[in-house]
Formats: sequence, structure tokens, C-alpha cells
Amino acid sequence: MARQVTGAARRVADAAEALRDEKFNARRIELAEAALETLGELGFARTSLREIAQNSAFTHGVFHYYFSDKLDLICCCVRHYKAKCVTRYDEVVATAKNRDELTEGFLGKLAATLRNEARMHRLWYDLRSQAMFEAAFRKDVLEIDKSLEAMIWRIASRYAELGGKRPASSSAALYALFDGLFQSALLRHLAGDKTAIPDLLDEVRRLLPTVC
Amino acid sequence: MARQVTGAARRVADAAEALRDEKFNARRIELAEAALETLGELGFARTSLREIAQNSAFTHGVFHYYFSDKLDLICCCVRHYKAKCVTRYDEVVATAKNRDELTEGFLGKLAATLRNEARMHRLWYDLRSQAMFEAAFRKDVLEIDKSLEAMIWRIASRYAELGGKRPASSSAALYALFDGLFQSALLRHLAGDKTAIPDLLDEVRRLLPTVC
DNA sequence: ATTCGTTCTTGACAAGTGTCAAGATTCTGG
DNA sequence: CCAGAATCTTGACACTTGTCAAGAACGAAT
Repeated sequence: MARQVTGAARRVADAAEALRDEKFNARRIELAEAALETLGELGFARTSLREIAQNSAFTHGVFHYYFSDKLDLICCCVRHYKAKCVTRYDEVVATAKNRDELTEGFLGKLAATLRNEARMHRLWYDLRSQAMFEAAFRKDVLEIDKSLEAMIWRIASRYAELGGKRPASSSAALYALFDGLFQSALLRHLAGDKTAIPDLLDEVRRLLPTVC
Repeated sequence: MARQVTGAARRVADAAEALRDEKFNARRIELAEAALETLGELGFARTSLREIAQNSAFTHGVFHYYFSDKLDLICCCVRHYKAKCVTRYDEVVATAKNRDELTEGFLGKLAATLRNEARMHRLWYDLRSQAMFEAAFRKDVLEIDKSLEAMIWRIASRYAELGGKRPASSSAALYALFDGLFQSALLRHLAGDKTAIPDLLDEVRRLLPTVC
């Protein structure tokens, strides 16, 4: 019976610990989300823990309590960012009944992203560049890059399928192409170029039928 | 005669001033070149003026004498970097007598660049990302981006010409494609992925005939 | 050789950085 | 209700940062 009691106690203790862990992790994500605000505003180079704390409802000590150091915090930010990003076009892909619907849905989301989430995306490009210097970022960044490539591939192969074809390029090339176009458009958009978004849409509209 | 004398004096003074200016500018470039070493090693975020000075033959005060502030220095670095970069493939384009020669010349330079100048190129991607946050960088960065796009366009249109064709895509799309592929390969290469370079070469070799 | 302008060195300053530890507060199980 | 753990605040630390000013070293013209 002692064994049963300890067994039950163990289960309870485990459950409690799991709950604590979950709560701990939820808090980490809250903090990461707050940090993303400031990171998107200032970029990696100019963002300090204190600045993050001041632009949020937290004090700078809390960040040290939940993260072992600054890199740990930013890695958590990056990972969290990924989850939001990767499913952006999935609904469009799932619901589009023909090529035109897919095209327009894709272009619409593309334009909206560029317009409304420019800050988050410049941060992504910033952190991807940081990964070229800081080994600690590489694993997460490479993983996100893979996910984004897969996301583009889902769009492209669905587009091809709706035309009874197969994508004409490799997944890597398609991702490079769209990512390169988006990056360039983002920079121009942030520089105040009003034609950046329409130019991107034109380009993608023209490109889609030729690559898929 | 007084007029002649003052005229001559003016000419002499002007020449002296031009000489001083030239010397001043040459020194700026020396300093920028030294700064590029450290920037390529550490990236924008982690590079300080003192670190630059310590990794060079200069003291940190000299940088303040020749540059109004840190941004001024880095802008000068970026501009100087541009000049070196943009002509990289010109000889190959000028001398290649057929598609195969152009392909092999291009791929050779591509691989060599990735292998030997990875640090300079990760710095370029870093600074291009910084330009999304720091308006002071934008003008120079956008200009360099244009030059690089033109460089790719020269290769592509020559390749097309050697096959009696015209490039099948816009200049913007071609640049986005190759830049995206290069950026991805660079990150993988820096992460220690031995297949990054051969994969890039394969991809480009396959792509060239389909886009031009 | 002396003077004057250019070039460079040195040291200092204030502000900002990541980190941490001591203690206040809040939560929770008994 | 209360003790102990979890969570959070505050303030301090050692250090780095960009900037600058005072003056030394240098070069060239007189």
C-alpha cells in the first residue's frame, strides 16, 4: 500500500510539476511577445533588456528570472515568431478552388503582411543575418527557414495542381525567389517607396504561372 | 599683374586643397578597410569603435577625427565595399565565348566567393537588414542593391545572348532568385554544412538554362 | 629655425549595458 | 491561517559604449 500511496503521490507531484512548467512556459511566451514589440521597432543591435522592459508591463528583472540570458530570450522570441508565421497562407491554400482564387488570396495576404507586419518581418531578416555571426541562433533560424520554404512549397504545388501541372522548380529555388522578392519589397516599402507593394504583386502575378 | 598673381595663387591654393582632400579621403578609405575587417568578423551589432581600433593599427581617436560619428564610418564602409563587389563577374562575362564557359566561370567565382569572402558577404546581409531599421543606411544600401541587380542582369542577358535568346524573367526576379539562393547557401555554409556550396552550384547550373 | 595648421594620442566623461543578489510580494499546500 | 516556495522588484556591480577635448607629434612654408 505504501507503494500505491507513493505512486499516487508521485502522480500528483508530477502533475503539479507539469502545471508549473506549463505556467512557466506561458509566462516566457508572454515576455517573448513583449520583447518582440521592441525588437521589431529597434532591431537586434539597438535593443537592450531595459528598453524591452520599459516598453512593456514588466520590470527588467523578470526577464532575467525567466531567461538565462539575452540570447536565451531572443531565441525564445524567434521560436515563438515562427509559429505565427508559418501558417499564414494555409487557409488560402485550403480554400482556394481554382488558380485565380489562390493567386488573389496569396497576393492579398502578401500585401497585407507587408503593410501591417513590416516590423516583424524586418526583425526576421535581422535575426537571420545575426545567425550568420552568432552560432546560438543558427539552429532555430535554419529550422524556421525550412518551415518557410515548406510553406511556399505548399502554395506552389497547390497552384500547380490546380492547373494540372507540377512545380517547374525546386523547393529551394522557389523559396529563394519569393523570399528575395519579399525582402527587396520590404526594404523599399520601409524606405517609403509607394510602388514597392504593387510592384511586388505585379511581379508575383506574372511569375506564378511560369514557375508552377 | 596683381590679378595674374592672385590667379596663380588661387590655382596653387586650389591644387593644394584638392591634394589635401584626396589624402584625407584616402585615409578615410584606409580606416574603412580596417573597420570592415572587424565588422565582417563580429557583425554590426557587436562591433564598437574601440574594437575596430584594437584590431587595426589605429587608435580609436583617429576614427573620430576622420568620421563625424559611427554611422558616418559605417556608411563609408558600405560604399567602399560596393566598389569591390559589383565588378566580380565582369571579366567572366566579357571573356566567355559560349554558354558553357560563362556557366563554369560564373559557378567558379560563385563558389570562390562563398568560400573566401563569406565574412564580407554576411556583413552585407547584416547591413542590408540594418537599413530596414536605420534610415541613414537606406540610400547607400538601395544603391548597392541596384548595382548588384544590374550585375546579375549582365550575366543573365549575356547568357541568353550566347544562346540566341532573351532572359525569360525580369531583372528584379532574377536578382531575387540568385540573391536568395546565395544568402541561403551562405548561412548553411557558415553553419558548417559541407553540401551548401555544391548544392548551390547544382541549383544554379540547373536554373540558368530555364530562366535565360 | 620658428610658426602654424594638420594629424594623431590619450584620457576622461556620461550614459547605457548585461548580470546578479537581496529582499519584497504573491501564491499555495497543509 | 501560516510556512515555505515561487515570483517579482529594486538597486547595485563592473564593464562597455560613443563622444569629445586638451594637448602632443608632425610637416611644411616662411
